[in-house]
Amino acid sequence: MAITETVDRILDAAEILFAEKGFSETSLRSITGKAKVNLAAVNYHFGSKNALIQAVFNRFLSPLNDLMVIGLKANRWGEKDGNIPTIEDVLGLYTRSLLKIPTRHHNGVSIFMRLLGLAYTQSQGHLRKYLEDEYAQTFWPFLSLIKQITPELSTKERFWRTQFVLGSMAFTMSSIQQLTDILENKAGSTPNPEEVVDYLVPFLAAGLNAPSVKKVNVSSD
Amino acid sequence: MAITETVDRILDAAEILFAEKGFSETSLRSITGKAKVNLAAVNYHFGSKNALIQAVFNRFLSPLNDLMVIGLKANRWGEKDGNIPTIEDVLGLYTRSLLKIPTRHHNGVSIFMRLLGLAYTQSQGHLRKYLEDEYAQTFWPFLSLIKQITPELSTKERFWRTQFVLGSMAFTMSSIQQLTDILENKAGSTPNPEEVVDYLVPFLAAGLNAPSVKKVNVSSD
DNA sequence: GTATGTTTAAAACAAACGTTTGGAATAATT
DNA sequence: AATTATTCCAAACGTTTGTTTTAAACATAC
Repeated sequence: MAITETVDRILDAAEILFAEKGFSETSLRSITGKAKVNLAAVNYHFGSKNALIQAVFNRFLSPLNDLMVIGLKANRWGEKDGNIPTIEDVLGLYTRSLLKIPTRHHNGVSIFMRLLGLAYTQSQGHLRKYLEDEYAQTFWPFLSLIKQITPELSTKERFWRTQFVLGSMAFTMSSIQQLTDILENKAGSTPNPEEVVDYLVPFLAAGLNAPSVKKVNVSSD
Repeated sequence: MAITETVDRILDAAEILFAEKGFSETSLRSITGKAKVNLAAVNYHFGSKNALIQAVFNRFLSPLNDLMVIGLKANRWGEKDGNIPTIEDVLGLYTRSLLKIPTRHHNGVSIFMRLLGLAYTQSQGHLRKYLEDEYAQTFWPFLSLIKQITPELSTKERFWRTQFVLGSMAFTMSSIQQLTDILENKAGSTPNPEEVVDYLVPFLAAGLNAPSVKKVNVSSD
């Protein structure tokens, strides 16, 4: 066996640097430098830089997947009839699962959320394919619940509203540090991800619960 | 004078490639190759790659700024008392201003939104500083209206809800192409940005109008 | 012990990057 | 037409990138 410490050191350094600078902007030399390991160690253990990026995600996604499964079973939703959760319940379950992911740093969750946001926008091809395979199964029960709760929405509108939710979450979390910096110039507090989530959930819930669009007509002149 | 066509060709190619791949992932050689101009032309006309990135943004932000000013004056909001717009009005004004930006391609708006999303997340330092200076003035009246409409919200909560709105918009538009690809596997239609905006506005309006958070308590066990 | 897998060190690799240069070509001005 | 200013182009510059290689040291297991 011999669980190598080098692998963890590389992953620890990589996830921080990736979150700070992005994937392309982070060199293997800066990672191995921060991790205090040899440059060749990355290619030895992971094979390539792209494989390292995926490994960083995998360390978050695996426990998240487990937490979602556990959370769904703990509550008696899903199969039972008449026991329909509210949207707040579903969003709360998901965000709380996110916050429960065990991490090495106290900023672990925001790092993961930022990485997710980066992955969505930078969209490196290989990462997108990997996430579609790996993340989709984690997301499937979430989408299923949303569908169960909003039966009056058309498939199309539900799809887009779900994307709006994901967009708000990923975007906010991915830039939470920069946004916090801006806010500190006005107020004096330093919000943590948990606090932001408390603001985020009712916002998204109201959006999901909004009445359906029939015919939009916003012509002004 | 002599308005050089080369400058426009470079900008046209650059905005497409930046939107597709990101800033760091797009090389000057691929830009000049697509634009069919010499490699040195970028540094000759713009000075540096970073300056080119800012020039790409400037071509969108200048007309957007004008459109927002015009739109605000056309409607009699803002200064007048008793003539308070709804949130839907404000969001509609903003999104319609976005859609009115004159572009060279039919996908112009989604390209711009994607660039905005990239700028937010990739956060290149120089870009952030540039956008804070240039974009802030465009945004200020928008924020002012939001404040006017939601007087019951605390400054902090209003700030975050505004960020959620921006996040949803930027994120959705920035990945609208990829999302459309996914949707086409289910439905058979090809949504355009205008249609997505029609779904987006009521969603965001409901979120902004959601009752304020007092004390969040979602403990389950 | 020998063998196997891990780590480090140092160096080199080809490829790609942004940027610079000097002269040719073109346009504008006198 | 002659002169000046601007634009363009091919080539090269110096870095940095991810990756590979070779060698030696280290650990663990059989």
